[in-house]
Amino acid sequence: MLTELELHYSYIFEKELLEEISRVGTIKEVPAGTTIMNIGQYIKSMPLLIDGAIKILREDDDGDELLLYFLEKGDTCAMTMSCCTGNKKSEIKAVAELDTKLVMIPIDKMDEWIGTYKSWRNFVLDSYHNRLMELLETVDNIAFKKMDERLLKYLKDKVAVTGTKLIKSTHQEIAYELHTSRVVISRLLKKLETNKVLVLNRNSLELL
DNA sequence: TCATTAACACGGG
DNA sequence: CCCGTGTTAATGA
Repeated sequence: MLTELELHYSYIFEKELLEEISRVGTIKEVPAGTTIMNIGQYIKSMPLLIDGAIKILREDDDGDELLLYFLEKGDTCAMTMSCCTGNKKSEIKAVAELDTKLVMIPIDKMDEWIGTYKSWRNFVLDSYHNRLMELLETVDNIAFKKMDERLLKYLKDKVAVTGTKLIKSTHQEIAYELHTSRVVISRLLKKLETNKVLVLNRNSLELL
């Protein structure tokens, strides 16, 4: 496990911390599409992403979803950090976007390390900052941008996260994540296709 | 003006 | 047939 950790975290953490993580952490592998965390669940350990990607969603009372942001390798979940210290329930839903590999760290350790490792403390603070920035960006998108821009950003993010220009989603799935209707997505996608931005297929589409 | 909802036709698997 | 897709008409914000 140590070598996998070093691959993505050696620039951030000192050797002793990496070794300690590999001692107390456990590897968890989840296939794409798995719901890792649901709203209302209690959080018992903190994930560090080794490989893959996770999407973070907010859900309303009716079960309607809204994509907040993606987590990639080297990231961690800021919501977990704010929740687990107080043994609170999760406010968000996390779904594996790709096949994902995580290191799970017991929550009492993450508290302890804030005192003992400066690099850990910085990592935690940086993570908070990064998540907050991403959240602000999505708020901007929702508040100020039109659906066509939101859709384009969504597609570009998806391409960046998955590392392939082929997006395997139906119009309905995209509509759910952007919290709109399929009619709108179909229409906007069609417009993007005529503008030569992408190519439409059944069950998938490809950015150009 | 633009999103939503419902409804319908088309076509591929 | 079922599902994803494209399109339209009605309604509302």
